[in-house]
Amino acid sequence: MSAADTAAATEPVLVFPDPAPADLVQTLDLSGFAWKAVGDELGATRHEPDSGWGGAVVCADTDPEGAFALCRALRRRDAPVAPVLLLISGAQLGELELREDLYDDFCLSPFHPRELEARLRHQFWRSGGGVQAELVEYEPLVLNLETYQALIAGRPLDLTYMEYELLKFLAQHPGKVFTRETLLSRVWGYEYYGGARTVDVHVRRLRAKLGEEYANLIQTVRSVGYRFGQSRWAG
Amino acid sequence: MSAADTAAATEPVLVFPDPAPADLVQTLDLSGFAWKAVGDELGATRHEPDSGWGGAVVCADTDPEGAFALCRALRRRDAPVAPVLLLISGAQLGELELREDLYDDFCLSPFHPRELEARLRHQFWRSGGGVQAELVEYEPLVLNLETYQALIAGRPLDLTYMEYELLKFLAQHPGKVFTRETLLSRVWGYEYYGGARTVDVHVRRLRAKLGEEYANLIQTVRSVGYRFGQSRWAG
DNA sequence: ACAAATGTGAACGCCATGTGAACGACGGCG
DNA sequence: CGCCGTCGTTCACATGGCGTTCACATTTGT
Repeated sequence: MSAADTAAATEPVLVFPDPAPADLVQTLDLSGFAWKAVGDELGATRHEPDSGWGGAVVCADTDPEGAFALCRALRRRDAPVAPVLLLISGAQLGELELREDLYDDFCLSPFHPRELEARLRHQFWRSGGGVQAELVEYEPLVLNLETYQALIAGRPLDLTYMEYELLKFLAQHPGKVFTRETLLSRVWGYEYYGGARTVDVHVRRLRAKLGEEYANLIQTVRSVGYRFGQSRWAG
Repeated sequence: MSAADTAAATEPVLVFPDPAPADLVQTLDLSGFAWKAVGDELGATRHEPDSGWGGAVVCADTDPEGAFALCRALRRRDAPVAPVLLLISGAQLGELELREDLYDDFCLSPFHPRELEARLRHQFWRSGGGVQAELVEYEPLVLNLETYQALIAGRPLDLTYMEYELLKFLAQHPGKVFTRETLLSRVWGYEYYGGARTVDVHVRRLRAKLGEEYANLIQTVRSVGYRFGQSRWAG
């Protein structure tokens, strides 16, 4: 665990895992980024600078599950970590599917040092210049990912944590059908072990809070799972 | 200049230069993206679809100056082209500096096809969720495998699970004849033990839902089984 | 014309889902 | 320290959709 002395305008970058891979360390140091390695979510909060993390570089080729779990945790914080850059091997490209929300950019490993540097620079440029209110919008539904608030047809929804996460995931992939097992692994977490009926109950409560008029935003596809919204082509 | 035949939910993607590199063409086609190659800004406006470009993939390793000029032009338009993906060689990484505003993401060339596909998917997801869906198409019939929805001549079909699975399997092998036993093992499952007449009933209900006009999409081959669509050697 | 194969209508019965309620973990508060 | 409210999870029960089956009608091939 160490930090580059080169003065950087940004806050230190979170690096996973701990200890960080040698080539990653070298590139970060040469590029003048301050960084700190952490091993898990606990370390991420424990070693967080007072002014928050400046970003994150998560290396997923040694411990994929831990890496994705950390990404999920970083995004769920009160102050989400700004740019999350994923470092994966070519064989893991398939794992990115349905995890679009977990990262801002990725880089294949082994990487060209200057490529990683260019990606970091670009991501920091984007997050510094463009202040984009992170919203998920689908017709009458609006989710504000920063404030954890939800609006249905302008009316505020009072959602619990899990309800919000489930609705967020579904609304981010409108029209697509998910099995209960998929929802459990993507929303609850990879290592979740529990009954699939839990999903049903959360769907029921979401429908109730959406109100009679919008309850059908979440449709059940019998013997498959659930789907949010209409398909893009249905008319 | 050409376009992928796979129907995509998104608008066609602008590709530079014209003609487009062979490996890029192959990846775009395999990934199911519709695209059009243009040689300059003039071509970009001239060949623009009515609903605008769905994005852009700009290859900069042959004509860097023309590529960056096009990027700048695309961003200056009244309706800026949504995700701009830059394709550059490793030696050109330095050129990216001070051009952060010209692109949304980049990919090193020569590229891993699946990396380019993943980047395109991620960028399209960020810009509004328009991703190309897995489709099974046969003339008037379209099956969306992600949403579990079916269209016949533009009209939505309300199918049950087994009906959908059976139709999907048949439509995936148009023209081929399957015995009831084969269908039972491939659609219902290997260990299935039940009457073969079950297939008949499902075929009947499918025909009914397809409507009088399209009922003959599923043809019965006497004393053999069923076939979807026209036979390959029939006139 | 006869038998085999397939279409047709209806009924049965299981299982996936909806529904209500309770349990237990966790955190705040007096 | 103990009470209480919240929230995620789980269980038991109800129900209705849907897959399956059967009996009978119709068609097809020889």
